[in-house]
Amino acid sequence: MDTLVKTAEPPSTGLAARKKQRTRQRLAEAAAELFYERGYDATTIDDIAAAVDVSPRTFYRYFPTKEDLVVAIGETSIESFLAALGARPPEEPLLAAVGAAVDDALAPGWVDTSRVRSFMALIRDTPAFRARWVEEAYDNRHRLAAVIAGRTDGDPNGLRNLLIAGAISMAINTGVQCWADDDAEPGPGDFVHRALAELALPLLPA
Amino acid sequence: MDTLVKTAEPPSTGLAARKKQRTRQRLAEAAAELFYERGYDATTIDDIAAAVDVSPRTFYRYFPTKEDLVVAIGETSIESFLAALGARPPEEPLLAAVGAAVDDALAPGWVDTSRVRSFMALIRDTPAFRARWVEEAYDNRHRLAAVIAGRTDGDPNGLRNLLIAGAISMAINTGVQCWADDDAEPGPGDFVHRALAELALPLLPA
DNA sequence: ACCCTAATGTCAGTTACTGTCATATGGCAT
DNA sequence: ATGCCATATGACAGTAACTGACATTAGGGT
Repeated sequence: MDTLVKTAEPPSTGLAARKKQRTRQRLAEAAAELFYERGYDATTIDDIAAAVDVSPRTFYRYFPTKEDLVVAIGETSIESFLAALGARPPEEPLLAAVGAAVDDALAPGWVDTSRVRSFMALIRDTPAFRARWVEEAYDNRHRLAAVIAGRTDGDPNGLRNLLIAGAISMAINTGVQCWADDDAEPGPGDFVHRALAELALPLLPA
Repeated sequence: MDTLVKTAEPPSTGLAARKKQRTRQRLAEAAAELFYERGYDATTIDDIAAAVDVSPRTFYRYFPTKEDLVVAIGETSIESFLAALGARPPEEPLLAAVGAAVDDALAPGWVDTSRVRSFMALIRDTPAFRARWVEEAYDNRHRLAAVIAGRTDGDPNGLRNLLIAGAISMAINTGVQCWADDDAEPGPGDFVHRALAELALPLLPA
């Protein structure tokens, strides 16, 4: 009975832990719905909290700021892409693997295409979200660099892989953005592939 | 006497116009001082307005949000760099020209080195500023791409130049950030040159 | 000197966010 | 089952970022 000894960490598999995860997800989803309907500014924290039936104060125990909701809303897309890239055969050239991973992540069962479109439009029209999202992409370079390093046995923290990850991230982002602004295209695949193709040639032949 | 005809635009050279420019600059400088002293959160809009002796409401007639001050404070650095790059001889290879432009922009009379260090520290420690600044760099790719296109007679709006500009922007940013975090180094030159050198080889040999 | 446009000050109101304390709820040992 | 404890939640008050509306002032041309 070492009840006085530190409890270490509460097992994240408990009933309470799952309930917390669920509340967090419900908040993010309710927020997304309201943002898509009325827009960012017209949606108050009170609205979001009321939709999930928690107190506004509780909202801030899950998200540091209103802006940070954009991370929670968009994070499944990023997770899907990284998972898809990790699942590509290692012998595939990096460029082809990235392109295929984008397509895989948009296959049925992963991420809903129309939802991604709404999300990109929301980012485009919401300055606060745009800044936060670009920063998130900037930070996520490290995760992408780690996956890239895993394919080539390279250094996950090397400057080179970080720059490659940054270039890929920019290419994908630019491609998806172009697609979201174009009502005709069914999926972002074409745009992304075109942007990625530009990376095949050396960027800076000194 | 066509006083009824639209006044077109008030000449931006008038006395009032200069006074406005000056007020804007004084607000940005006062804000920078206060941020460096007390930090972002501990500085209120009222403080900044009081330091320049204008009403808080007037502040918002110059800057849409408190966060946007980071753009005004950092913009001289960007202008200096772009001007320096534009002044490099056209026959110089792009990579060398960018490296030299960074050094030029930090030469006496342009940008104060110790001030840049304070600025980078401020960005590092202020989430709201960090996001806004990364977005600003993201948007500024277009201006850099235009300068690059000017050196090579390329398309200023071409995807390729945009990606090159993005890669350069990232390399510089990464280099300067590393320098600001390192108390020993006198200037960011070394770090930036090292980061830029990584771009000489093809990033994605498909 | 006069007018007209635009910048500024004042003020009230909304909303994002935070500290604090009381309450409730799940996890765990008895 | 019962009681204890840590932790999540609710309630409330307070600060500060913004915004709209209106009165006042100050430039700049006639």
